[in-house]
Amino acid sequence: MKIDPDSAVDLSAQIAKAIRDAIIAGDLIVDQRLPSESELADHFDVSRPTVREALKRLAAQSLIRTQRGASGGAFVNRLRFEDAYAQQVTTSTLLLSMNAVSFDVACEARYALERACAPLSAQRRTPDQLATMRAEIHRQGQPGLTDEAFCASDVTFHRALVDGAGNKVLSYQLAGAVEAMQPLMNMITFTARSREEIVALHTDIADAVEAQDAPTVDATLIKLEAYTRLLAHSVVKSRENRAAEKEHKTA
Amino acid sequence: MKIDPDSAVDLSAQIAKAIRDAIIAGDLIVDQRLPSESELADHFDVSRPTVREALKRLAAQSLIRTQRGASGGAFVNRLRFEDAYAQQVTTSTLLLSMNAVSFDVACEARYALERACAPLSAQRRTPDQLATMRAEIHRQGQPGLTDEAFCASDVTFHRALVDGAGNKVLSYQLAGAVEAMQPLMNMITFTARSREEIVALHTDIADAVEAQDAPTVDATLIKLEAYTRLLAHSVVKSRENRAAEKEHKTA
DNA sequence: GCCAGATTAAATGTCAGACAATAAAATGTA
DNA sequence: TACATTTTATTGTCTGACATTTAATCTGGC
Repeated sequence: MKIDPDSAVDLSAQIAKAIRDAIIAGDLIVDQRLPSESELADHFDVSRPTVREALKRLAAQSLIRTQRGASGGAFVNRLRFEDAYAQQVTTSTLLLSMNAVSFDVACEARYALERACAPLSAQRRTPDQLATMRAEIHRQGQPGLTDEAFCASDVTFHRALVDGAGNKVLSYQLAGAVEAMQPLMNMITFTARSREEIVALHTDIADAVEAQDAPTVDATLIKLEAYTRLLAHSVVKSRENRAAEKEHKTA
Repeated sequence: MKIDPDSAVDLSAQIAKAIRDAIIAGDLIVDQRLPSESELADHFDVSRPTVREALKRLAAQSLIRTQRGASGGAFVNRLRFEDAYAQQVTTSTLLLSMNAVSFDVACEARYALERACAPLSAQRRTPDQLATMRAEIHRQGQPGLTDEAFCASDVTFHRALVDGAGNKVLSYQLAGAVEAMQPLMNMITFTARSREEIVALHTDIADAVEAQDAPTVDATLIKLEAYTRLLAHSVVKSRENRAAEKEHKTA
């Protein structure tokens, strides 16, 4: 592991990269202890604060964990699904909010991915996941629910559907797509009528999953996607109308 | 933005979280300049190195960028698809290598996701993407290609298929799944016969995509998944046999 | 010999102050 | 005005120190 002190790149970034590469290459294995900060500083011929900045970079990616005290130090972290999952949700959320991704594009991606695991869910769903779906449907039918709570319940429902596929890798990959949509969904105001419609579609999905009827799950997801996009468009349209009216008044 | 100096959590972690939350909440917008390190140190009542550690954490997640010199400082970064993409590949790769994810589970996830965007690809593929697919197929047919180069070409081929869907969000989400598989695929040794088979299937896929024949793309991907898993199993089996023989000899 | 408590040592966490490097802005000059 | 120079604000890095935490070790009494 070596770095170039003359490079324009930060030393701490170079050191972080060197260690990260060593982890990816398998030279450092899970739970192995890194040399102490002082030793690393000597090795790379930099000061301790510089080494610390590098270690913090790695800690931010959950690649290492640190422990204080004697026999403490930095250890290669076993990257857990939950950690990776949390990071992915954050990244996906920011990606959507910062890049002018249209609702349609995000929605298309989300439902395409969800439909990918629908057949597996129909095949493998557990009673537990079915119960979650039913519970969320019930919640969504409650009057007086805020739009935000409705969206949150929607996410939980879809998470259950995704987890039903019983494939951790799939769940992880889809987590970002489903959860990152929530802020966008929160922009929609749901009328009693539209909630009713969504609950009906959710019920159809839950029924089909319970009956292990994959084609119906798929078809209903297509309907749900179409309806969601319809709702979003009407929201955009009514906003434009309001803006136009305002324009008219001031003119 | 406040922190708790008595908390057991690192101050730098707390500061990073406070700033990260501000970005996610939209209190800090893209390209906005953060206060200087000294000002942040004053604000949080900590030293500059502590602030710097916090900023490095955020930099590791591509949430901020820094610039030296007068009117320099830390700026909220517009998270680009390429940055997010690179991070996701790293995370996914480590996740698979550290968590004893079976080849079958990873493979199932990958092909489920890929099939999710196959219909869109068949509909929207550009001449450019078709050309990439053809070029990679040609490369895969070349004798003397190392197994690693074959796998790399395989990844490029599938990336082209995914990108064909013309949905950046979808491409981003699938990047991890496809690329993270590469190290696992590299464990397979491809015989001339199996390469021939794969090239044939790839050709079928390219043909079907060109003909905008979504069902055939889907069917061929299913075949390819089955064949890939068959190959992986035979590799595992032959290894077990070798191990058993060795056992027998020493016994 | 064994256990409880005190001590020690090693490591990370934090601080203070300094200097170097950089790049933009302000200033001076032809 | 155009260009060179100086100033200044900011990040990058270093040194050295102290605080805090925790495991290992030592010590004394039973």
